[in-house]
Amino acid sequence: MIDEADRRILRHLLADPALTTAELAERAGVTAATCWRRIEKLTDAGVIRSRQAVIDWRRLGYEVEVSLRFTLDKTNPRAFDEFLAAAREVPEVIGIETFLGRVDVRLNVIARDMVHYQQIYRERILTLPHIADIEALMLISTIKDSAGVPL
Amino acid sequence: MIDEADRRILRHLLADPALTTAELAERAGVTAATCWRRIEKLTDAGVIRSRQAVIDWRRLGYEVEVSLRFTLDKTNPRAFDEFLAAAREVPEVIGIETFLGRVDVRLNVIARDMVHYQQIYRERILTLPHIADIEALMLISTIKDSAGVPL
DNA sequence: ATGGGATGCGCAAGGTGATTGCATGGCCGC
DNA sequence: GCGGCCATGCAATCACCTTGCGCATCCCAT
Repeated sequence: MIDEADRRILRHLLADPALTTAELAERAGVTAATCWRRIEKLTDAGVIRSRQAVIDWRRLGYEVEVSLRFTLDKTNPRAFDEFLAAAREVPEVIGIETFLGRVDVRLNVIARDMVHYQQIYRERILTLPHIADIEALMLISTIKDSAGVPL
Repeated sequence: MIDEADRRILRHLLADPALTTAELAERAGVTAATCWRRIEKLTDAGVIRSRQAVIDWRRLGYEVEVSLRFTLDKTNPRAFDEFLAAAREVPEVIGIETFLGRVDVRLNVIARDMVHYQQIYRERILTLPHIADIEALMLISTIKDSAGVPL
């Protein structure tokens, strides 16, 4: 059961993930031991799923990031699973999301430049199975503002 | 300059963010001191931007997540900035991305249920400034498979 | 060819942060 | 009113992070 202390911990954790447990505890108004125990419980309960490193792919030479939306061939009941399995095999696919609605799947794809992106698109994306429709949007920036999250 | 040891460190870090520096070092084939120094340099260089806690919003009672795509009124040169500033003020907006193409901005919005989502949509989303077009997709699942990243 | 400087490494030690044991207090049920 | 359970703070211990030192390698200048 999440209470007000948990919410404060989560809020500060999202706002500043680099805080030590002691710093987080001070901001959340509990001791470090309590803070640690509550984070442990939130993690065990699956509220906190993981701590993921956020990579700036541009600094690794991947200047292009594209969001691709797919509508799949609905007549084949295995289209979805086969598409996802194949998409997972593409190294440049760094994110996969599934939806309810007009669009079935979204892939986030990175590439070194537009030439590289064209190559990936032709050789790895268009060859994915069961594609009925596809639309690409080039990502300009990602603005994540966790400080105002509903906690 | 990123070398092969850096790539191994990043690969294992993305694959298993919970590893200690010593565990990561062992898998990357360097000592813990070297591993720690390289991570420090990758962080200072901005390659590693942060370590973000990944929250399962469903476990916090937010059962609904919707991806909203906006086309903005291009005739107003300040439309973009005013829209982004207003979107940031909405607590239920947990992600903001901007694009080049037919769609300008994408917001990720969470809500407790469909009733709550309708309320947020009517009272907070539709009132954002300079909306020319809007499309919603309900997120079913997020599949992040970093193990196959291009490193 | 040689020497010097720079860089990065491993080792080990010191420091910091995380984790745990213990005692205490509060709350709830009987 | 009492006992049990749960969560807490405190302090100690443990684990991990960080840093100093010496060494090796590479590159550049003479």
